[in-house]
Amino acid sequence: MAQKLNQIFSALADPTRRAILMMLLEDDMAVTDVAEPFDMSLAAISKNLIVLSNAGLILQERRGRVKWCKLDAEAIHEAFIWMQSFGQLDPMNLDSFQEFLEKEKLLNKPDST
Amino acid sequence: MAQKLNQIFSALADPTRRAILMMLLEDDMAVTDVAEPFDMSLAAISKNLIVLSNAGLILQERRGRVKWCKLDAEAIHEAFIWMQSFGQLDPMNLDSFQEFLEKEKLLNKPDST
DNA sequence: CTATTATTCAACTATTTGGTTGAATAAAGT
DNA sequence: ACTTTATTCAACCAAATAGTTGAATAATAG
Repeated sequence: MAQKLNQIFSALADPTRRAILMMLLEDDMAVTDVAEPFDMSLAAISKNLIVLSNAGLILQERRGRVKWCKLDAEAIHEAFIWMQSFGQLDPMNLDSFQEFLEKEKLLNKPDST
Repeated sequence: MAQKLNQIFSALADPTRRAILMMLLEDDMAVTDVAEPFDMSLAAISKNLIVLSNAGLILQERRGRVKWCKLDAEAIHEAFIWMQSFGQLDPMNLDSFQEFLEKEKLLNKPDST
């Protein structure tokens, strides 16, 4: 668990990896497509994707010669959980965050199984 | 901003530092007291405290020869903000987290200036 | 003034991180 | 079969991290 948090937070500590997560919000992508906007070798991106995958932030599925990357926000959720247990959020402004959640729930309202 | 997030997340990526934050939830502490439960030199703890301080997670105030450490959850808040902008939280279960926030607000309800 | 306590500094070390390059593998396309 | 495309591997490198120790600084106590 502690180990998992180490992986999650250190995965999030890198701006390239955060940017990748943002890109994957838009759509699932192949490794090559993820790499395209970055001024960095493909191999470097490939490694960063593995870091994200080990942290549980993305899933990678190989189909043919293409490896598809998609978000898996499970780990983000775990980070939230930790932050909850930390601090009881006491010193923070809960209200603004809660307002955000309200809005999100309205916007995203899925078929809430 | 990106730089700040790097600092915050990498500060949180270390279990010693997360443990320190948990300790500081209980009470403000002097550096020596923070160090006490750890099997690690005072200098190492001192360094970790500086990392936390640079990330904006704690404040350190020198009074006499003692340096007091206290939480400053501002940076935690920033991390939350990032996580909001990330993903619209879509894939996560918002409800359980929101319930938590409700409870917290009731419990902590300060003199809300 | 001297000793003690609290904290940091400086120099050093081992490990990890985040990148590079060129070769290797693997699946398609022609 | 040959070529191209997608991805990773392996070896390497520079910089950052996280710890160590012993000395230095600074405030308080006697």
